[in-house]
Amino acid sequence: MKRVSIKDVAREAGVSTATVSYVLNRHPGESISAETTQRVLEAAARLNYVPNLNARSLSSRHTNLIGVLIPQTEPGKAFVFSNPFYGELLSAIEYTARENGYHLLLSGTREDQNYASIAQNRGVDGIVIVGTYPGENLDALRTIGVPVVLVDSYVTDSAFHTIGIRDREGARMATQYLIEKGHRDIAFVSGSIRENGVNSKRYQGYCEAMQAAGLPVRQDALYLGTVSHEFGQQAADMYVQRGAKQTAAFVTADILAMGFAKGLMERGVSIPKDISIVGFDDVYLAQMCYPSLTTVHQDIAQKGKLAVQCILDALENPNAGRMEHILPLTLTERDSVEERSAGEC
Amino acid sequence: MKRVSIKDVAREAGVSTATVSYVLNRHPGESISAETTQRVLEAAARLNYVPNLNARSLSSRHTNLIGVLIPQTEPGKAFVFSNPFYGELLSAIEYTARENGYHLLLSGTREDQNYASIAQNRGVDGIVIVGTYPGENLDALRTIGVPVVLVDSYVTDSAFHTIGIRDREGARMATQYLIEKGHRDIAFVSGSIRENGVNSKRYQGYCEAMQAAGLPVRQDALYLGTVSHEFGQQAADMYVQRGAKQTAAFVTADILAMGFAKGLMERGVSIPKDISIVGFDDVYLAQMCYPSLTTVHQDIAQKGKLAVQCILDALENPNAGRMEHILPLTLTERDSVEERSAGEC
DNA sequence: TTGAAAGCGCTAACAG
DNA sequence: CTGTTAGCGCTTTCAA
Repeated sequence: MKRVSIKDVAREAGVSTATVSYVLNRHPGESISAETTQRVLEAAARLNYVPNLNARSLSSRHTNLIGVLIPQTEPGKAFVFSNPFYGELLSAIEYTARENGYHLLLSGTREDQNYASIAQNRGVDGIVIVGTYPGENLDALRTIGVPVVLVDSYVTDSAFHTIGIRDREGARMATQYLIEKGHRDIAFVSGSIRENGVNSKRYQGYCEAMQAAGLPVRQDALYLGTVSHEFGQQAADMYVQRGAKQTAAFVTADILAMGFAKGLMERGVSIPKDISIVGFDDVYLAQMCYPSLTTVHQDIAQKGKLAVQCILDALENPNAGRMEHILPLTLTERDSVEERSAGEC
Repeated sequence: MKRVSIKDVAREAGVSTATVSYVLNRHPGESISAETTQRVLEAAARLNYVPNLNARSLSSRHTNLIGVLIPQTEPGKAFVFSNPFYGELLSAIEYTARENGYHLLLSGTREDQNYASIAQNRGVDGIVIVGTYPGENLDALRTIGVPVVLVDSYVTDSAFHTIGIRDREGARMATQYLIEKGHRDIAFVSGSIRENGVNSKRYQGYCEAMQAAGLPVRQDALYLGTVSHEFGQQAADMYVQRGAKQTAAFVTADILAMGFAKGLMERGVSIPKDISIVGFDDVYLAQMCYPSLTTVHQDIAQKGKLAVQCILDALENPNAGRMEHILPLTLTERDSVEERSAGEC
């Protein structure tokens, strides 16, 4: 049960602990005789030696640990992953990290915790933060001296790398598409709009497309709540209650779009016959639901992969400066949109 | 940029490092004068001190880290979380851990890696492993001296705690339900059946229910592949190709059931009119898809919560012996099943 | 090519 | 009530 340490290996092999450390790490340009190497390796194997990375990090100042902070979207809500977007992203992050010899330290975050301290506590080598807003307390992060990459955040700070998409253009693309399909009265369904948040950008894009087409942005076409399936259903309820007449909706998240669609269908509104829907994200669910969702596609896995690679690059090349990745967006057509000829209503 | 250590705090407060450590940890039954406590706390705050948990763990022999190992279901496939079951489970685990002052070390696992070494590397205080099979190399885990809890595994080893459900009975319940609804010819759609795996138990349950009703288990009613949405669609394709005549299907995972349903609907088979479907898990998707899924409900969040609590208990009470939690299963009726009167076919 | 020794930051006896 | 001190397991000068 007693952990075998480098000391035990050293004794077993009849060498010093330093030597063991040398052969185990084999820095370039170091030289240990083949024979000693052999002896040490055998001893380690015989003793079933497993290095203690915590101890290593204490002297080597790196942990091979990447901290992943995911916001607890709704305060008090345990379930961060009700939006599959996070699951998909995390998968990619984990996979890429592991392939490169890193492990993940995963933590949700409550508003009252500051991101920096958990990172410092554990001495992570890099940090991935998903979806923070400007104004959240990120200052401390700047000073802890490890690369930080912000995914889907409009915080602009020369200290942080970013991975993102053009939310505004994606939204414009989606809305435009609906307009091209002959829709004039288009709802905007979204999580709450917070300044410089992803949703506010998407709202801008929606407005731009409407205005460009000479269409009014009506207050009563806005359905704002939380990014959740539940709110999607509530929005559907409101739509029906109000006797709303929008023939299409741009919904800023697939999960929300699915809730909206479900709620509508349950109330006898048919999709896309009565109302067309375009979502955003293209989570894998979008093709699994019924009707499958026409949506703004982004490469979620790539996002996660890049986030990790960004950190690895920064680690390798500490003064390369800030990196900024913008991933492309496309529109994936499925079954939730129907063309509306001019006369119809 | 230089990290401030306990030493700096000690100097600033004019006390020894031990004292600082004492006030910071405040063990029960220790006593430090209010004044010193005050001084130390102020010094720490002034210096912006953040403890280094790695260093702490080196001397205290615990890390406040729980290792979570999730199988990479399909070899080479990056995307562990295509099954939302894992996302939901992980959410609960993360939340419970964090509420108790633990962080999560997350790692997927490839077949060739042994679970024990990563745990030892990082010195985690406990390990949660999701869905391993007997025969996978778990021996090393037995000897590393930290509590291990197996979630959804039929490995029986007195060294490991377990959290699970009665898969066989759940499957029996589902199949029986279909039989009660008047179905005689019932398909079994599932991931591959591996000895003592979850799916094999569910298969047993299916067989039992069929036999108890005097119904034959036909080879051609078995659709076996992987637990994925894709395979669900393939199974649907096979169903249609074969001109199969089953009027119902028990599908061993919701994600699979959704793929199956989608594939069928695309091929003009209507659900539940032409074929009824019962799933398993009750992931949140099950109520979001269309038609919503009648399924065997299990409390996934509770599973994750218990897994963590199990570890905490074991840590607190090291020789309390092996714990085994079996969570209840119920059948949740939604829209994917239709009664079939005797004469119909 | 190898070893001795000084830490990394913190905890935990043991003294005082 | 507080300080001294000896590690925890490992890396890394510096010498030999």
